[in-house]
Amino acid sequence: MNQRQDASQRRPAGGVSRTGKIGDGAERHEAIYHSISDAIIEHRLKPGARLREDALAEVFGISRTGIRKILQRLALEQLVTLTPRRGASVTRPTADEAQDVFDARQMIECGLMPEVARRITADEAQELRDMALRVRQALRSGEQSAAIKLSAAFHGRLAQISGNATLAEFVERLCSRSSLILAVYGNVGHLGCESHDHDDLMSFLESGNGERAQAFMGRHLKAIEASLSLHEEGVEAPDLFEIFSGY
Amino acid sequence: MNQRQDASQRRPAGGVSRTGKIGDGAERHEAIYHSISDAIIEHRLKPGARLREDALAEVFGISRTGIRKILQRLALEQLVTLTPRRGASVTRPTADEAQDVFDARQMIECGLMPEVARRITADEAQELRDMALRVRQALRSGEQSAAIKLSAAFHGRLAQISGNATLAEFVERLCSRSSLILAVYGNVGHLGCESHDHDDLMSFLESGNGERAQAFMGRHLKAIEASLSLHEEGVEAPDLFEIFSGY
DNA sequence: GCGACAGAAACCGTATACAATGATGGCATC
DNA sequence: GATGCCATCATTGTATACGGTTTCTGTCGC
Repeated sequence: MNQRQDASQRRPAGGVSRTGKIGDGAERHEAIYHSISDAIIEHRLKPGARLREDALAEVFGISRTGIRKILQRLALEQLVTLTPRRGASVTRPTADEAQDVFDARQMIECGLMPEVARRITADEAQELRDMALRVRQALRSGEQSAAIKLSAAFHGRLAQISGNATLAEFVERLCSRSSLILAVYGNVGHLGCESHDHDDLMSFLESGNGERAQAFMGRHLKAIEASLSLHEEGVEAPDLFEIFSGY
Repeated sequence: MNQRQDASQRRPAGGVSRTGKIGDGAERHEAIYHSISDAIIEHRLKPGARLREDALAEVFGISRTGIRKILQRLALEQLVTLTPRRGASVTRPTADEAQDVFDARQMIECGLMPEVARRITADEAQELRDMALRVRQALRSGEQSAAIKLSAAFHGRLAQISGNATLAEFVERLCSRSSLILAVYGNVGHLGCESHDHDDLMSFLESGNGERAQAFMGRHLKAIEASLSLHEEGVEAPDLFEIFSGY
C-alpha cells in the first residue's frame, strides 16, 4: 500500500525553500517535473501508483500549489491520470490506447524519415550513433529502466532533426506513453528496441536513403509492437496477493 | 492577520454552495475553458491579446486559482503563451510554426483518410455532411468566425472516425492552432476551406475511396496553406468585459 | 526637448487556510 | 454472524493573503 516514508529522512531534495534565490523557481519546477516524468518513464513509478499531492510537496520541498501545476502538465501529456476528488495516479494505458499509440508512431515516425534523411548532418548522425551506443550499453548491462529512457530519447531526437517542432513534440509524447505501455504490456527480457536496430537505421539515414529508413522504421516499430502482450487483462479478478506481494 | 471572523461569515451569501449542485464546479471550469478557447478560435480574442488573470477572474466570477489552471491548459495546447512574470497572451504563431502545423496536418489528416473511408458509417457521413452544410451557411452569411470554428470541428470529427483517439486529439489541436494561424496570416474573404471542398471529400469517403479522399485532402490543405500570406495584423487591447458579456 | 531615474501601481508566483467530499472503520441491528 | 448506517479521517478543491518583479508615469537633470 502506501509506502510509508521514513519521515525522519524527509529532507528537501536539494537546498530549498528560503535559500535566497527565488529566481530559480521556474527551473526548480522544471527539474521537479523531469524528476517525476523520468521516474514514470523509467518505471520507478509504475502504472496505477497513486501520487498524493501532500507527499510530493513534502518530498520536493515546495507547496501543493506547485505540485498541482506539475501534475496537471503530466496529465495533459497523459502520463498521469487525474480523477476528480481522488487525486493523481500514474496512467495505466488500455490495450486500445496502446494500439493507438503505436499506430500513431507508425504514421508519424515513418513519415518523418525521408525528411530526416534529407536534413541530417554528420554531427547529428554522430550524436545519434552515440545515443544508440548508450542504449546498447544499458541493454547489455541489464539496466532496463535506463535503456527504455535512452531509447525514447533516441526516437525523440531523431524526430527533432526533421525540423518540424510540432511533430517532434508529438513523437516525444508518444515515446513517453510507449514507456508506460511497455511497463504494462511488455515482457521482461524482450525490450522493444533490439540491439542494433538503431544502428542499422542510422546507416540508411547517413546514406541519405529516406525510403529504406522509412521502411526500416516501420519494421522496427512493428517489432516492438509484436513483442507486447496486448491481450486485455482480466479486470474482474486480479490476483491482489501477487500484485502487491512486493509491498 | 487571519481574520477568521470573515471566514465564518463567508458561508452562504453568494449561494454558490447553496444552489444545490456543488458538483458543477468542474463543469463550470470546463465551460469557462470552452468560452475562452472558443473566443480565441473565433478570433474574438486576437493573437497577442493579453489575458490578465485578475480580469478573467472577475469576468467569470471565480478566483485566480481556477483561471490559472485553465490558462495553463490552454498554454499546453499552444493557444496561449505564458511568459514568466508577464502573464498570458493569445499565441501569435510564427511563420515557421504555421508551416510546421500545416505540414503536420498534411501528414496526419491525409494519412488518416484511408482508415476513415474504411470505417465511416452512413450516420456518421450524414453528420459530417450536416457539419459541412453549416460551414457553407456560415460562409455565405459572412460569419467568418463561426465558419472557422465549424470548419475546425469538421476536420476534428473526421479524424475521430478513424478510431484512433490519440491521432484525433492531435488533429484537433492542429486545427485549433490553424485558426490562430488564419487570424494572423489569413486574408479576409479568402477563408481556408472552400465552399464545397468538404462535400467533395465526403463523396470520396462515402464511396469508400480512401486513396482519392487522401489525395483530395492533400490538395484541400495545400489550398488553405497557399491562401496564407505573411502580413501581420495590429493588435488592439481587448475588452474582456465586452467579449464575455454574453456569459 | 529628450533621456534617465525614482516612486508607485499593477500583476504574477507561491504558500497557506478553509471548505467539501470520498473513504474507512466501528457500531448497532437484524 | 453479516449487513447497513454513521462518525471520523484523509485528501483534494478553492480562495485569499503576501511578497517580489515588472512596468508605467512623472519629474528632474542635461
